[in-house]
Amino acid sequence: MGKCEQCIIKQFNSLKSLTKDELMRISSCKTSKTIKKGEVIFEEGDTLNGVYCVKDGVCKLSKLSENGKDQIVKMVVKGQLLGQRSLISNESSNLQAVALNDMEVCFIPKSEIIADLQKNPKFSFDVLQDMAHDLKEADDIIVNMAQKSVKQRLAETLIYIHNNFGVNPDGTLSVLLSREDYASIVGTATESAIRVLSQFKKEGLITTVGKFIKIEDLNGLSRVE
Amino acid sequence: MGKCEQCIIKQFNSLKSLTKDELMRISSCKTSKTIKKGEVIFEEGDTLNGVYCVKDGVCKLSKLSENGKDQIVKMVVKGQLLGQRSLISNESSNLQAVALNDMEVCFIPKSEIIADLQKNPKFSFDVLQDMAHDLKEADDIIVNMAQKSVKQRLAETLIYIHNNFGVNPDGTLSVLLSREDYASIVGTATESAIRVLSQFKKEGLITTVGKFIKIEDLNGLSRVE
DNA sequence: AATAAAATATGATATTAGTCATGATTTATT
DNA sequence: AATAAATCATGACTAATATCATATTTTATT
Repeated sequence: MGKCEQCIIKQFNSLKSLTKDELMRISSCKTSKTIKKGEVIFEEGDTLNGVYCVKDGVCKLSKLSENGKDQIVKMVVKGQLLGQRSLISNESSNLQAVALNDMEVCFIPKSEIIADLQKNPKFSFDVLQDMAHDLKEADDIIVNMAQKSVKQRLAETLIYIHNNFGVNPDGTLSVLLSREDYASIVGTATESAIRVLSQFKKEGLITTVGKFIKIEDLNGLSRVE
Repeated sequence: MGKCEQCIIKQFNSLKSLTKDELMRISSCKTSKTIKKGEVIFEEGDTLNGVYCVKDGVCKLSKLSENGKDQIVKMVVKGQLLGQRSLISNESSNLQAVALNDMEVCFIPKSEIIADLQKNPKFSFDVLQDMAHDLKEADDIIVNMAQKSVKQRLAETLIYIHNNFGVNPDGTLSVLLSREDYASIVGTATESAIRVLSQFKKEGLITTVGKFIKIEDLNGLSRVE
């Protein structure tokens, strides 16, 4: 099993602020896991006994609305932590986490994280900055949901995925989402998401290869109204 | 000028975790301000040089959407802190803050807060918990925006204000919002907000006394579809 | 008190997005 | 390879909400 001290992934998240000692202690109590595409990492309401450090893959965080539809609130990729919020609030999770492709994660027990938060102000400040960033992103999503059309939201989602999660060698978006997932990010009906994607295709903004989507006109997409 | 050590307001926010020493230092460098209803506390893009501790009154935090409409993202009341997020991210504010009624606030300089965050793990953890709570609320708003109707969102807003900000002796909501503000919370056109309120009135769910709104049937409101 | 300005209210109409139905593809399973 | 199941796609129709127009009422200003 890999050692946290030497793991390059931690550079991308708050774990980088831990001391060598703290990292060694975490290394000795963490467990590595492989998670298959589609697998549920945790459910809404689950009590989390630690955080996950995502070494590879992507997952979606969603919440079930009262009308029975899932709303994707955030996507977590390689390098990020998963589950900090519930841990810090000492509450059960308000979100469900499902793997969007095969994942490699390390599970770090709660006790270790909490101890480090209380001892190491640098780590704690780093987690705080992470959370502040998430909160800002959430604010932006609220405004978009409230004020923009489905078309605009879907265009922005494509751009976001393109910019943040990258593309395959052939230029298609590397994170493969179903049309239902897109609908669930944008907050619309699956049929509406499909329709809008079809329209983008007709307008030459994107092309599709099976389920894969390739952005052909980033500028055009960003100007969608 | 009041002393932070003796101020009861701090019980309601993370400042309660500061030591007597830290509070005395803050007390000596803070400034008290009175802010009139409608006054802008800070603008989107402003660099904040500290946080505000709200001693009295309520303000709205909003963000200007690209279509020119303001979206209210959160309301901050007596007892809460204002401006922590930007301070922690070390970024300019992503939101505008406007007083909804006359306010009493204390302004605490950035340097002091940052120093305390770095020295006092208890304080830092407390701020972290606050932020985690805000993030959870933001998640809920995203889901509501995406999945619920204007009618449902407005009903929930009324209930939220009723439960969190209280009522006047005559039972009307103590926070007085314009119809435009309601629209801006719910994310709809002002006319739509007005229409829905009229409908609630016809259905006996609320009554209005001028601008004031009184919830007559809390149960009914929570069952709106 | 008179006037102007702003906020509230409501109708008519247009636009957006949701729902239901149905068919075509793609993917998984036997 | 054949079948079943899931996903994607599109049409027809409906419901929700936005927009524009115009009163009415309330609040601010002279």
